Amino acid sequence: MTPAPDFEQLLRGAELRVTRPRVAVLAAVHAQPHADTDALIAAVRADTTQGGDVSHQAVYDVLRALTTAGLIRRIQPSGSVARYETRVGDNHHHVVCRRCGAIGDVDCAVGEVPCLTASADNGFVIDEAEVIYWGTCPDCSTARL
Amino acid sequence: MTPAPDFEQLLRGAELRVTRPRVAVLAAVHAQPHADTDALIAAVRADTTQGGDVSHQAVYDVLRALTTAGLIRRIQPSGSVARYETRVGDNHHHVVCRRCGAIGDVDCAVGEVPCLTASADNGFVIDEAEVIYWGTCPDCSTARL
DNA sequence: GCGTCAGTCTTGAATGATTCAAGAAAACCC
DNA sequence: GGGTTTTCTTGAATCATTCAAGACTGACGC
Repeated sequence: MTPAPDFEQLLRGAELRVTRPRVAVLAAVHAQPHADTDALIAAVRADTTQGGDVSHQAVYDVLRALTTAGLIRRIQPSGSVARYETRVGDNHHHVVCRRCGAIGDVDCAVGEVPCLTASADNGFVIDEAEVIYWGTCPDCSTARL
Repeated sequence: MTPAPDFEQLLRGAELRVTRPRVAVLAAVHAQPHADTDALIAAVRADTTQGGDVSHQAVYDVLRALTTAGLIRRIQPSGSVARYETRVGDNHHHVVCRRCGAIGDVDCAVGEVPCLTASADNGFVIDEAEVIYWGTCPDCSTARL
């Protein structure tokens, strides 16, 4: 795991107020990539560096604020709840296990900005390409039924 | 739009029982690509070729059965409800408007099976690559605020 | 340090897509 | 046509996420 950055600086840099819930959520997302909201709420509440009671509503608010600010990225494969990660701006993608829902990071196979130019864009102005690889994770492959 | 195929044959070919709700749902998905479940329920109920009362539960069941059988494909961009389409097996992708949620089809830019080989697959056995292009549709681009 | 203001958090309830359950009905096979 | 299995109907439940109203607190200027 990359060393924990200065979350407070990150927040200030994004012109966001620095509050305990925000620092805690940011730290939780950084510590547990691909965690869902429930796990993040639990992590924030277990964070001893602060009071320990943060409403789930605040976590939702913070996650949305951070996502909008571009500090975290929201991913939501079909059939899964929303998950968040702090790796942003490096154009990586995800593999999702069809069986257990596990998520892994995958660096782009093609190059810097893969597939970002669609052959026929229907007039859409495309600003991002999101790739999800569907498959089976090692554990589920081994435990093949 | 491609001419309506023989839905009954399709069902039989997939080893699924042929029932009115199934034919109606399959026809509805074919007639309205990228429709959500609500729209499909409405379309099925408006289908005069049958009684007219199909429970939403049946539609959900049928959609799942058809998806499992590979006759239709389920797509669900983040923040959107589930949508379905009959184009399967041709490896095309989608553009989604960030503002209004409109979905368009995009043929693969790279070739037959684009990006399907991830650079580092973490041991995952990948069987499908799903690409979603995020951007702004022509209408929303024009009506830029 | 202190007051002010706007943005945030808390509490509590509501929304809405999707799923679960149990029994009735229909399709397929012979 | 009869029997069996799958599928459909009805009705209720679940659960992530959002909405709303008021209390709180961080940031900034004096």
